[in-house]
Amino acid sequence: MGSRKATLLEKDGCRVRVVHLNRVAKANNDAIRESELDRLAQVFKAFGDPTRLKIVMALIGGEMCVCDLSAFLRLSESAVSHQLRRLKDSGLVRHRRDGQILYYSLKDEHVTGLLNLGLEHARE
Amino acid sequence: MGSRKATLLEKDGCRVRVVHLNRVAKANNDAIRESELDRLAQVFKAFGDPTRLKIVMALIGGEMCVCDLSAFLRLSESAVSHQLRRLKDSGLVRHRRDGQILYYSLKDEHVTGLLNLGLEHARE
DNA sequence: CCTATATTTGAGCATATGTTCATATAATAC
DNA sequence: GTATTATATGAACATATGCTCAAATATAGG
Repeated sequence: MGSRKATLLEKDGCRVRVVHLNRVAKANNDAIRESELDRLAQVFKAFGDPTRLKIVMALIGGEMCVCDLSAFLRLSESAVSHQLRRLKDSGLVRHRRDGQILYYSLKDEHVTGLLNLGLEHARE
Repeated sequence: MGSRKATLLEKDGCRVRVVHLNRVAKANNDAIRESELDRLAQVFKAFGDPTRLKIVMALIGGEMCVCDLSAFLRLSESAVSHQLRRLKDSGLVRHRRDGQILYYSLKDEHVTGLLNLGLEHARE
């Protein structure tokens, strides 16, 4: 089955060196849609920064406002606001308004699950 | 308990606006070590790129060599090699050598778990 | 209305990232 | 030894990222 030393012919006429045609075919077959993949990458990327990670982990303990997070992170409120927007765009966080204050909180329990699984991996 | 409208005095003398002193204190108390946090961020960041994500998802189906991945991704072998190094540094991937060929595979089952959980979140 | 507070927004800038290209290893075959 | 194959590595470059600063909203209170 292992078709070794093959050469794949691309649509554009370029030849591509391939050792296992069947594995490449399987990978192509199993691949998810590009749009879904980009969305997934965006979610992981949102976790992929220490500042945002701190924000998200702090929010596990309950909702917090921008200036609370700013004090916790010892970072400007502007910087926190920028990061919160990114987390919001990635669907990890939401907010509710109470007067002048915006309270940010985690959007769902997947977020906590992802963090815990990530920690498990990081800790070994 | 909700100590609103407080002002935190920093070590450097700067005053920091805080709305909920208790929430900031809790966040500080619950925070994990900086080194552990950076490690965690690195793991998530490794997943946070479409190319690397494609590589990792392809490897769920079994080990593959660099030029297989290159053919699958339609990307130069050099670019693939660079990304594989990043995945290896982040502890997500390992390789074994068979003659001239290096076979890359996922390092543990945490990787698959993280991907599935991430997909669940991305899909809703 | 005006002022203060809480947050957002956009420009600017230094650093990080992802790719390509050329070159360097490493293993195999001759 | 040389040649070939499979991969790694480093420089270069364009783009993305994260922060700061200044200015813009948005809400509340006088």
